Amino acid sequence: MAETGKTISKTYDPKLFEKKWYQFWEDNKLFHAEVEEGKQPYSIVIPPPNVTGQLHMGHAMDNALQDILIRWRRMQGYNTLWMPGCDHAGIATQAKVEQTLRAEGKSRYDLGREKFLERVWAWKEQYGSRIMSQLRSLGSSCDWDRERFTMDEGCSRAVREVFVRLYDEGLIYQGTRITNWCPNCNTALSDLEVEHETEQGHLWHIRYKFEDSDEYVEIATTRPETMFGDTGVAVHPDDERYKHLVGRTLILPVVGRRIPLFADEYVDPAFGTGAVKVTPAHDPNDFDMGMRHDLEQVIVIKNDGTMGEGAGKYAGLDRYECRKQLVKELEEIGALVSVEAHEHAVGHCSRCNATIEPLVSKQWFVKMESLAKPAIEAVNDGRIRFVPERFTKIYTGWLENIRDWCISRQLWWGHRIPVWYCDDCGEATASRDDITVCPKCGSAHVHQDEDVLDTWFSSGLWPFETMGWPDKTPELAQFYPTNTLVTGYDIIFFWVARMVMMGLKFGGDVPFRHVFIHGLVRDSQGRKMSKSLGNGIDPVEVIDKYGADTLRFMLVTGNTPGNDMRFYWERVESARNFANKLWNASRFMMMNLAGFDASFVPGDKDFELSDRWILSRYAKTAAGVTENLEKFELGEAARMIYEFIWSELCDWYIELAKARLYDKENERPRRTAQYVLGYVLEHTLRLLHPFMPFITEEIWQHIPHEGQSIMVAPWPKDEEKWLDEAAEAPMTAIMETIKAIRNMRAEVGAAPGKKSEAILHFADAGLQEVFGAHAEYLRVLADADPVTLAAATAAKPENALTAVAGGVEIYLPLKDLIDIGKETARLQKELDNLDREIKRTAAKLENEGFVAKAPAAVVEKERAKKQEYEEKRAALAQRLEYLAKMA
RNA sequence: GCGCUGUUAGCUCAGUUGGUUAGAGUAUCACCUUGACAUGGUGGGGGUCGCAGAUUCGAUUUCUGCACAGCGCACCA
Repeated sequence: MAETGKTISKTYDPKLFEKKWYQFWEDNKLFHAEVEEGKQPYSIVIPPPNVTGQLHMGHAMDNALQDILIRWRRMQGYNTLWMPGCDHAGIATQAKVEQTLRAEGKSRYDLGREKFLERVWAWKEQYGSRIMSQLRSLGSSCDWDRERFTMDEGCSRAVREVFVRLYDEGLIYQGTRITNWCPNCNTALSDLEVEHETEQGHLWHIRYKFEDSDEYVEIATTRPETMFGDTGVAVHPDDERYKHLVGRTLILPVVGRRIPLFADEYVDPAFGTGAVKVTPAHDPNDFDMGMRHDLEQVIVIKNDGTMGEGAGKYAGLDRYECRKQLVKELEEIGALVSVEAHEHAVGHCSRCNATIEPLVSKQWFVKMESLAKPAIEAVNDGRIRFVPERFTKIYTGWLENIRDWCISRQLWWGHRIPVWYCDDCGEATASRDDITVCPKCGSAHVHQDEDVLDTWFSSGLWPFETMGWPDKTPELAQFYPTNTLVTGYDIIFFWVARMVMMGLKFGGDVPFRHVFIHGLVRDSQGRKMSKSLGNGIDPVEVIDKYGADTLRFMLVTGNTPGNDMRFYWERVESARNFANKLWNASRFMMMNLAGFDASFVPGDKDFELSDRWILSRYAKTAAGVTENLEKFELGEAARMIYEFIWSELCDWYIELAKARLYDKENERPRRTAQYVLGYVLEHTLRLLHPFMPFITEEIWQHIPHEGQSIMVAPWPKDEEKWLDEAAEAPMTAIMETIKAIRNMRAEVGAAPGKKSEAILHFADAGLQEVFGAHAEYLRVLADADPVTLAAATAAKPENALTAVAGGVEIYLPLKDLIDIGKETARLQKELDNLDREIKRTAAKLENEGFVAKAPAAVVEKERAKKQEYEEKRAALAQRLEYLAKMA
């Protein structure tokens, strides 16, 4: 046992101990998990933050939640593993490094691939550890010995293994298709990386003349510049306006190309003019129609967003400049019919916000259908559960309509696609190991695919690649599937769904049992925190100013799972105040440990009412906290501890224990109070530890305890032995009486601390006896002295303030302070309230339907309520009568 | 267009199978520096639970519709 009775600083100052305890935990390997056969595992893999990132509020919340779960399960005795690591974040990291190059006036092409990658690795070494150390300052109990990186050797091996297996199965294929292209990042993107925003645009109506007459067809388009690539005009086959014209040939204005007018079901006759220009090379729908009708693909926009050769004199112009000039020309030649305002969705690059261009290019894709099916089933049959459940639908909805995943990126930073091409025979080979000789023709002229994989390809393997897969490791055997995945709703598709698919396909099982989804941390106005808005709050700043415990507590309380939260400094302060309250309550105990004897255990007779009450309240709290943690209601669990510590332990028990603790004469009562306070505080600290690891450790080490660290102290269970309704009921009556007396005294302005008599009348003799034994409680907490007790049948005191609470009639003979007018008004108001309630309960009880159909217990409750109100009312009415006589 | 979420005190939010006079934090008002804590204590004021229906003995809670706010998905040129 550590030294006891040592005091701590007067106010809570987390700077004095947070670093110290983290170091202590880490030095003692308390975060580390070894595989232990037969021990129940509990594991979480961290959502790997980007290497170049730094901790933001979202990370802080995400990791606080994970740490709470991990610490709680660890205390429960599970073999817990929290796997940490970070993500290479291909496009994001590359963009960052290119930005530093630009500052030097260079581009990645100036350096060349190899040199550029050296730069990125150097960057990774420099910044990669920053966020990990920030996670430490938050208190995250990750197993740092196992830290991983998505591009480390093991992960890279897993990536190649998965790629080759999918390739061999035909689930990865290469195709020339229309894909989302970011002209700014210069790479293809998956559908998920495109964000659609509705924009105010225009609908240009243009007439295309027939080759052999002066008739024309009017088309409508939002992107006139693509007309250089038009190879047809489509109408709906049933459209009476155009039916007779199908099959004829049109002349593309400006360009002069002959293009067919054809019919296709895709066309919506109700939109625009019912005739649509078809540009197979630059629109996904037109691409499909082009395939159906065997149209030529004419590429007119280049990868960098400028117009290509096909645009004639506009070649070389940016596509928007071209649009401007082209529209003018169309107008001049009389081809432009009209322009109307039109709102439409435009795709933007999620990284750089540039407008996405659908371009035809050769990319690698993963066939998703067969992978998605088992992933849907795993959720439908309950092998994976989303918390809150509503996210299930979002997940399955996406998977049910999934399209093939474009996994190749025209970047350099990432896992290079493990496919080699033979320069001589053209053979493409996917391989786990680098290839130097073509396996088909033996040629040594081979080269690897230039592209890298989408970052999420490797993140999708995270739960098993970090545990040694493809080898059959003991870690995989013990910790896979993991138990809980904690993440924000914003990456359900990007990450969660892909992990499930990959986990089922390669890990042999679901990657996790529960997906615990949380919301975003927003600013005080409800806006997303962002760099560009400059409204982000740096969690490191909050930790510096208020401590990690405060930040954690604030982040997990005051909202419900899956919902967004607003950040307010007031809420941070509120959490800090709670820490300070706990700090001082603990300090109080440390100051009152004189003569503490760890071997002293009170007998039943030693416990007084307040002891039995607080122990019973504690037992309920312990059970409630555990129950809420099991339901992932972490905020509710934290709130219960807060309530218990502040409103019960501090407000009532500590105040009532003071008499015994200060009394040096009577050792046994003092030791009993020490025992109870010690027991309750020490156990409550354990309940709070997952939420506020630092302050609980600091206090715990200063009070009587057993063991090395609170983080491995057993989680409280089987505390029902303390439940004591026979103590709670009278204690509650006493508390209500005290509140009523305080209330009356405050209203008449009685001087605090100045004792005054209280006369109490009881209908229940048992209750009267308990009050008699604990008159001291009323003296200490309500300044009631002397306390006079009598049966309800006794004559009522005259000239006194009156209230009825908890089955007790209360009279305060504060002669000098009573203002008859005010007192009458006060009582009248209370009486009116009661009348209203009596009327309500009476109406209920007179309702035959209620009496007949409501559960007996509810009816009984209602009767008791009515009776209570009536008794209360009678006492007040009597009192009012008396006051009326006085006036 | 489809879907999801929210609408409860001035502000931010709880309210767990329908049933105490709907709660907390914060703000606000009054009083109090008493030997854990003024980052505190005590007491007070403040809400027709978005609107309209339905089910029910009974609805903040279940259902339907509507309004407003936010978000997600979506190939309508």
